[in-house]
Amino acid sequence: MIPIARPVSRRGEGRERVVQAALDLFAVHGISGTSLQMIAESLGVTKASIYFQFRTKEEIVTAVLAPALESLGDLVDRAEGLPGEEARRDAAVTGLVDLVVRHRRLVALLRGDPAIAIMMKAHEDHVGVVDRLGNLLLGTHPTPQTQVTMTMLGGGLMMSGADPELVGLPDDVLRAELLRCARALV
Amino acid sequence: MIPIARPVSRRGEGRERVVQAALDLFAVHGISGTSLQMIAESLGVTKASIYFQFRTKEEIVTAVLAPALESLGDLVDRAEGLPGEEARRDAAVTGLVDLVVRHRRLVALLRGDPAIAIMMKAHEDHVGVVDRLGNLLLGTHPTPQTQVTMTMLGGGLMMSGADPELVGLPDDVLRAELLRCARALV
DNA sequence: GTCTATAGCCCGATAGAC
DNA sequence: GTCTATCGGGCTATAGAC
Repeated sequence: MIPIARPVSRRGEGRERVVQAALDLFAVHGISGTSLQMIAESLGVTKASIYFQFRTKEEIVTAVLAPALESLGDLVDRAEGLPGEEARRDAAVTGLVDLVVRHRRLVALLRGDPAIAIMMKAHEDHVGVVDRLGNLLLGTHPTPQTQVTMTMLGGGLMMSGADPELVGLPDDVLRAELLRCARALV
Repeated sequence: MIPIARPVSRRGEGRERVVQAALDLFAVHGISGTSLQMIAESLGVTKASIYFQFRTKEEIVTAVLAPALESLGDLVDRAEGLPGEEARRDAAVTGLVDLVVRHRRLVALLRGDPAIAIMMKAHEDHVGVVDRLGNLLLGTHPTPQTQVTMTMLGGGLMMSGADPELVGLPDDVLRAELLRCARALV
């Protein structure tokens, strides 16, 4: 958000290394299950070094999730601009499938950890995006049928990013199969 | 495992109170996010009292999950006894839907916490049940299509137990809608 | 069966030298 | 930018009085 005064060394490449290491560990142990100690050790440095790049652990989590949340925001913006409720819903569904495939491990992260839900509520703009996505998928007057269907869809997509059985599947195969399932549901 | 010499007071009713309190807290904060302190406080006692009933936290977790895992074992036993691959798969699917509805909050627990996966691997018998369930659903020669479909199904069912939007739905409505979704998928 | 008290560990985060 | 060292606190788990 705020453009930080350029540090002496090149760009935020130190931050990027931390984010990558954190993502690897989050994917295995979850967010709460990953300590700064573990991140530091996997980089061969100490905890204190990481605190030079990030001021809190939460700042690392938001940095890890940022790309997926940004893509989600773009997707919602795009879908909302379409004319007709069905077209908007279809754009939301196919966009979600695409997002899950592109950010597989990140979505797997959103799956479980209660820490995520707490963190999301702290950033109201993200809550707004999720609500708008809900409107696209469910319409403004949700029925039990649409609610259950969309929970099945969302949950299934999330788990598909997480499932170790599916990591070997190429992106295009996974995308095609997920689309088939999604279309069968809606 | 080892049958403990019967305590002076009636049966394991102290254990049951702990299990109920733990389930309530696990559902909100996750397993790793719930400390013995929190469980003790919600019961109005101290941590040490709980250690009179359970020797470790993991023992509490297994006690909480036991009913659902037992139901799952029964379901797999029953389905495997049927003649014909399709009949077995159908029994597995409908049985799963039923199990999710009956043990909603428990299933929500299985959803997220990586601690669960680690714990499950420690008990090989549970792993065996999951593998047998996989065979029922996927057949012995899984294809990408069946793999993705079953991940969508399993993930969707889990999230349906977890989703706060759906807790207000009566059991029979939820069961009917989940069955409709499941049949649409397979 | 419940209590107080505490051991021993790891956590996130900070201070300050280099 | 990385280090050592440490603080304050929460955690699981145990010891022992009542």
